[in-house]
Amino acid sequence: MDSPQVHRSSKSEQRQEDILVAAALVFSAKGYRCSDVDEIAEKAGVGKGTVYRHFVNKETLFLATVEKAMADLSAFVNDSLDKVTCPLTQFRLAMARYLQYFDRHPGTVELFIQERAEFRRHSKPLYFVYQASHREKWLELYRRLADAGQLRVQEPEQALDLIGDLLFGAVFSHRLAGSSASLAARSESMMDMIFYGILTPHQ
Amino acid sequence: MDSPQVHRSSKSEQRQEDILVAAALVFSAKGYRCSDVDEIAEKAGVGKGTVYRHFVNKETLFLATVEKAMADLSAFVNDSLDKVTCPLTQFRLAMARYLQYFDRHPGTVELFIQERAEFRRHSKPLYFVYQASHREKWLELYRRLADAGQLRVQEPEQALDLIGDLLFGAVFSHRLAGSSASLAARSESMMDMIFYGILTPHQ
Amino acid sequence: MDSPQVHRSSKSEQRQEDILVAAALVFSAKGYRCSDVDEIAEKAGVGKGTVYRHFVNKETLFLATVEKAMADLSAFVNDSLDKVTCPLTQFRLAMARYLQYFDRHPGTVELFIQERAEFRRHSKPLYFVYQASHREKWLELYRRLADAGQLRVQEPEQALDLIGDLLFGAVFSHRLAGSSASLAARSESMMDMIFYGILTPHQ
Amino acid sequence: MDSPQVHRSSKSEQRQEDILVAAALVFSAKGYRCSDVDEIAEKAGVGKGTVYRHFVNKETLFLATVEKAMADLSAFVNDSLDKVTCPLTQFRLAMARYLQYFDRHPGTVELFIQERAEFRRHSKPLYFVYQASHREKWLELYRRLADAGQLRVQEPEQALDLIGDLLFGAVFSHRLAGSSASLAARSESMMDMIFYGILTPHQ
DNA sequence: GATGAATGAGGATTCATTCAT
DNA sequence: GATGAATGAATCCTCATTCAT
Repeated sequence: MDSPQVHRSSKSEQRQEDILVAAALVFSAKGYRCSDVDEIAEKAGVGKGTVYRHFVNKETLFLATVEKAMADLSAFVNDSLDKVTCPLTQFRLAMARYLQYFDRHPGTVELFIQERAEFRRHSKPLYFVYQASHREKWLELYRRLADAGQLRVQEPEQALDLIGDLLFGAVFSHRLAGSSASLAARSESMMDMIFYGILTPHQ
Repeated sequence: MDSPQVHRSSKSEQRQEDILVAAALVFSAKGYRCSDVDEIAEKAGVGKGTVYRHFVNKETLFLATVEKAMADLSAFVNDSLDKVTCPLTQFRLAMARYLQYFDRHPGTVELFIQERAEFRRHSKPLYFVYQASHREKWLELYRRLADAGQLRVQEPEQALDLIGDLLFGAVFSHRLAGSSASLAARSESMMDMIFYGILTPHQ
Repeated sequence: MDSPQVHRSSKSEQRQEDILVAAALVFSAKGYRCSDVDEIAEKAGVGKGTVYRHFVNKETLFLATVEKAMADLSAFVNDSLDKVTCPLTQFRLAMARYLQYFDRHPGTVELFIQERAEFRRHSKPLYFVYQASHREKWLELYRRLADAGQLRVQEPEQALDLIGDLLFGAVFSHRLAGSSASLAARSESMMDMIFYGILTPHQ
Repeated sequence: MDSPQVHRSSKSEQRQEDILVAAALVFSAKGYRCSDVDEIAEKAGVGKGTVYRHFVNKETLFLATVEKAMADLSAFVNDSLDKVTCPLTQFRLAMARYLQYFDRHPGTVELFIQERAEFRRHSKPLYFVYQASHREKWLELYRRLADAGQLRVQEPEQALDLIGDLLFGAVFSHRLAGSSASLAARSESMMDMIFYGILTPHQ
């Protein structure tokens, strides 16, 4: 039924994909510096020269790897939101999916760390570039909550930043501290605390 | 009266201190890999050989630099707590000081990032080692809050983790995203949200 | 009447010619090492594989390019001589044409330099191979001059070598020193000096 | 008698000298491209890093090698001239010494060829830079000859260029054609021809 | 003890050549 | 025959570490 031209990527695209997958594996396992292009090539099942045909540099290859990870995360979180309309449900869903993504792809944290560590001068890390690109959409949702009287805090921006920081912190701490537990398991409890606070409200 | 050994650092100790200060500057400015031992030696005003007399290798020097930063942060946060007894005030103070520390020493974030990026295999990063070492003390405080009926959430551990993640996320996001604003300025608002939630409580 | 095989170059011969022309351009512009076979193929309007169908490797291609240049020079100089019979006029003509050739094809100097630089071990450079192949013919002319009492010097061989060295030196110096003036313009003056000397004769 | 400080170069200068000598050997034997820095280092009896301590690049090392050769040649030719005053004798001496130099250091020709072949874009080759730097001095000598009525040709510049081209051509042809005979042996005959011409003067 | 010249292992990158299509 | 994607050998250079002075 499916015509090959439409649904199958060309051989070249497939090669590129293979290389990116191998690169993500190696880079997240060994870090940027300690990863040899040779090893990535071998893991991708291609010659070293082929890697350089598709990506001008080790650096470019790495950045493409991070970009892909970021796009994957972004899609994983955002594609889930279309089916629900209630803003609060969207928040819950997005947070849960975000945590889930890192449970499934723990190496992604390493990629972000490596990007920051090795390419510090290259403008803002892609993680934050993507975050900024979605900011307005999320702010709009917060404003709808505020209009409905559901937001206790005055400034939607502050709530947004808080949740952003919390998620970032949770995911990175989790991975960097070497915890092997599931992040998503903490999802409900985190949401409860962030929504209603950790202290008993003033009577 | 005072014996010199106790109160005056020896020339050697001073040298070591100078090297660590220079190392912190260079490592946080350029990252571990791009920092030359030559440059650190020069900045410390000593010969390269002297650096190697005090630290067996570049790795050890780096780790000592991070260790010192971590000890500084730890002292800056904890030394402030002795004067107050109210647990809640202690929390507030600790969080404020934590954020303040990174406002004053923003390069510290880079050191932690670099440590994780380059020495991933070396057990847990020092940041988390220190965090773990203080965990019991903080948990005790949370339990006192719970006993006093001030804690809304059932599990002190979850509240502790939440705050840990939030602070970590705030500080790292702040630096990594390249924001130049003051972190401490967000302190009050963050505490209000984390204590009482971002949503209006169920009536 | 004319059979196509004789007067029309086959498609393949045309291809080969195109490649040699492109090669001469690229090799003289960039030098042997810095010339990519890719670029020559592109300039010739063929695929890289086609270049390798016609020339077993880059080295062979380069040598064929030099050979062609040498044959061109040789023809340009020698074809002019048939119309005159006076040996002295032949000399004058040959020298003028030699200089003219390099005015028109300055890149040829580069090819000779490159050949020597890169293929030093490959027997004698083609320039000198060609020179040697014409030597006997020129010597014969000198002997006729000597027989006619027109040669001041005793040894025709020495005169021949002198002129050879002079022409070689003039052409190469001219190009290598980056002079943009015309070589042929110096032709008359050079001949006067070499024929009758630069000093006033003894009484 | 001689104090070591004055007559002995420092260890570092000696090292640099050693490297340059080894480089001249290897570069003229194998050409720039085919020479490995490793091999030069080994031949100089130092580690590879030491070569890079003294010369930032392979390129810089090569150019320094050529520069040294050029300075040697220049000194060899010019230092001989102080003892004589007669311009004609100076010419004879200079030409003889020039040819002699290349008899003794035939590899020097290779260095010049290599420089031109590999660094074509780098302004004028050093050979011609040196030549230009001496031009005025030589012209002055020619003018003295002209004033004394010893110069047949009107333009001293043309005579100078002729001799320059001839010497260059003789030396390079000699080496490039692979001749093993002595250049200096041709010295007298060359001078006779260039001074008084190859043809019998008009009655 | 202090110095910095010397060392050499390690790795990214290029490009001539091959060969499946 | 023609093509150009794939290959991998070859090599310059960096920089942590050593050790003679």
